[in-house]
Amino acid sequence: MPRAGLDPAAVTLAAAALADEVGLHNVTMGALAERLGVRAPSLYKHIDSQADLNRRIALLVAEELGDELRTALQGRAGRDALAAAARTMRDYIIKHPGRYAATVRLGVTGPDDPLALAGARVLESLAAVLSGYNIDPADTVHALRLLRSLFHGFATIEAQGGFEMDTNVDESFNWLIDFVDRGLSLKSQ
Amino acid sequence: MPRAGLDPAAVTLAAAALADEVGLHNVTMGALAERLGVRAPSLYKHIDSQADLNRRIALLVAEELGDELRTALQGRAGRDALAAAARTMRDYIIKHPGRYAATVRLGVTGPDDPLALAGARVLESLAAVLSGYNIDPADTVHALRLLRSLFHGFATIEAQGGFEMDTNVDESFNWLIDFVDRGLSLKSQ
DNA sequence: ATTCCTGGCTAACGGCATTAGCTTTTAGCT
DNA sequence: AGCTAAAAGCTAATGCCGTTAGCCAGGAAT
Repeated sequence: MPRAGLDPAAVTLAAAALADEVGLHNVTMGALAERLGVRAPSLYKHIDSQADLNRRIALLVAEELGDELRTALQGRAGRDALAAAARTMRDYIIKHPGRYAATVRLGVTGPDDPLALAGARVLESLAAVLSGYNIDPADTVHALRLLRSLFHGFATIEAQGGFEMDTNVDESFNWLIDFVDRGLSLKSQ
Repeated sequence: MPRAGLDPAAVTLAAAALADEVGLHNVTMGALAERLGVRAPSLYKHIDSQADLNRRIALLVAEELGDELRTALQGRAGRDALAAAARTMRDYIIKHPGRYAATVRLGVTGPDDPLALAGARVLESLAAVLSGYNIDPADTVHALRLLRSLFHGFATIEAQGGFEMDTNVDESFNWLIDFVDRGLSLKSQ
């Protein structure tokens, strides 16, 4: 029998894809192994544990999100950049709810943790959005937390089907971008 | 031997307390039973399954949060009400991270679902905050979603220890309330 | 060709949620 | 007070899951 030719990256990618399909909590070692044409214990040749796998998925998400943000923000500034960043994050979370869920509830070990570094690069992109707004440097960290909380909150509630009412969610999203843009523009005067 | 005298409410309350102490994912049937002085299978005389238990915890949270919001919003309007609502939600989630986690990832079955009803009462409180702002009725649902996304996002990120930087989180929180207050005031003109 | 690491396998363990079926307590009725 | 029956506890057992131990083959390097 030929070998499966797996490595940690392939396992992580398959797990992320499976999570998007069936939900992160249904990504069992058995199901993942079956999808990879392998038995469950074999996975431990590539990953340490399920917690390690979650961590790797979270790292993948941070890298993917960072890449998409950097791409989307090229040549944009101000309201345009804000809208692009918001849309990019929202689309990503809606498209990849399973892998995004892996980013919740994990502790960062140290400042040189690759996960912390990848997360920092995402934050840098959000900071770049803010740089188009002329904000008091003392307030930048607050504005950053605003964007992060809002994007994360909105997308997770939407991904879990939390917006019950029939009013169009897209419309709310655009209204929200407007609201933040206006507020940040005010602050800069 | 005397009986333990349990009922669904007592089991739910104990589970919620345990979740706050050890995290929701560590609320195992065995651990919960031990805390109640009972064996694990006995719990099934009061609840249907672990999923049912999660649902009951979520319902408890919606009721508790709704009560606290209504209390906190008595006699307040405008910016004062906004700040009170934000603080109430944040304090609750920080104080009860385990039970709050139970509100994530659950499907509402129908419009007469008690969970949906309790959730609607929470939303009513947030709507009451907005009523002090003179907002265009067509925009109310958007503003509601803004508050919900922001409060939920901020509190969950904070509860999971996500704000790494050393800048004071309280300060960011107050800045954020200011930001929303200003924005909503603008809209009302 | 031999050696040896790598990546697969089977078998097994402990923990978990859950079900089946038994026993005992206790509330309600006469 | 005593009887009955439902409610609430128990033990035993099942099946899934994560994980570990230990074995075996395949392919690369000498």
